[in-house]
Amino acid sequence: MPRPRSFDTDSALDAARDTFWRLGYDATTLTDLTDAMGIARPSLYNAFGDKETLFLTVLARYEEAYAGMFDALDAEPDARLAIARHLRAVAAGIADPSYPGGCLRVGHTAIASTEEPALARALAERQQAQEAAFARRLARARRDGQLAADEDPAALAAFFVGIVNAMAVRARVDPDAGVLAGMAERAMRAWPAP
Amino acid sequence: MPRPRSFDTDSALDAARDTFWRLGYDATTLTDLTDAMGIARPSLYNAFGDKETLFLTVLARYEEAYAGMFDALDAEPDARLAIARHLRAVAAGIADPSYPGGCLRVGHTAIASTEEPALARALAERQQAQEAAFARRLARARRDGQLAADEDPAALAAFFVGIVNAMAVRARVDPDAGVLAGMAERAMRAWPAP
DNA sequence: GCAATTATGTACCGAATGGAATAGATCGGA
DNA sequence: TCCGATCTATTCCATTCGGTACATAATTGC
Repeated sequence: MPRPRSFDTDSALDAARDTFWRLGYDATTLTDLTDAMGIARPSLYNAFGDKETLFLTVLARYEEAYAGMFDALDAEPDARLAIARHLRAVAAGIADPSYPGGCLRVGHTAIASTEEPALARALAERQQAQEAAFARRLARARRDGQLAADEDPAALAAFFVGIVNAMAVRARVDPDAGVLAGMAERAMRAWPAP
Repeated sequence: MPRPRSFDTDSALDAARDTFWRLGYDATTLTDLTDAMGIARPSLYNAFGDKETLFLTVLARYEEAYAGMFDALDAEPDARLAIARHLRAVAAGIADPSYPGGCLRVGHTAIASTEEPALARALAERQQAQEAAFARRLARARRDGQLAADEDPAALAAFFVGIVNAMAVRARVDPDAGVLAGMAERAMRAWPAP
């Protein structure tokens, strides 16, 4: 039997997440990470692989934490209400001062480069997955008669995910909960007239 | 009288802009820059200062290039039409395949860190300046009776600038002109009912 | 207690980084 | 023609980067 870990994996990943989130992937050094995680470099490498692999792990875990919000999107029968609640929840979450400003995913997506293909692909996939989840929900709403037949679920999905992204960018500069909530409410005015 | 420059300043700054835009500030090395600009390192340093100063110059020049769009915002008397045109122009511009994807400003703003205060401040100021320009235009629209008295120009401005930012994030992943145009049109549905 | 296995800490590696020192090149004016 | 001034190119520098050997520590099954 092996020697057990002297650190808590979840805590270490939380620390890595906040470091990447605060500084951005490229500006984050292994020293930044090991300092924040409280472990030595070989332990990091042994437990999480190289910097890129660690980031991908952190990103997957970050997104996983918000899976419940997408479950809620499907659980609420009224699509308009479901999306309004989703946007309000995102606005409140992004304004939470206990995290670095903005959004780990959106921040990196907005400047992701094809020179780092694994990162760019992972980030693009998550953007597309969010739009797909919204599009599915909106297609269902159309079948349920909550949306006119000539509405395009994919186009609406791009718009609403765009609002989420917009709140993330805005919050990086000024995490004002009131402004973010206003953006969410304003976006719901674009909901198609019944 | 000094020896004249052997390179064109504007072309060099264009090359620097595209390099920062494509790779992001932190991932861009001086070698990336000098290769793209076609000049040696001391020439870069002599003409543009260090990497941070060069980026600030590039950013200011980038934003200056879009000053005309804000003039047009003020020139059109109908605020709704002015903003709709602005968003359409942004959608078309961001989809232009002759530039790197997304937006130099938004991409960096979304992940800007306070560890690089000069950059973060410059980026934040430009975000705020854009919102202020929109807010001024919307306040004028309210005075002109084009907007209800209980509408908040600042909140509306955050929303519309948010749409611009959202298009920039979306385009970094997939610069689809049709989707971007759809986001712009959809956003205009949130214009307050008269 | 011993062996097998994994984690940790120190110390280090080559490569790449941003930046600068120095010397030579190129110009208009005196 | 030579001077002062600025630009350019080669070369180098100290630091930091991401990543790794290697020896040692800690655990459990036997």
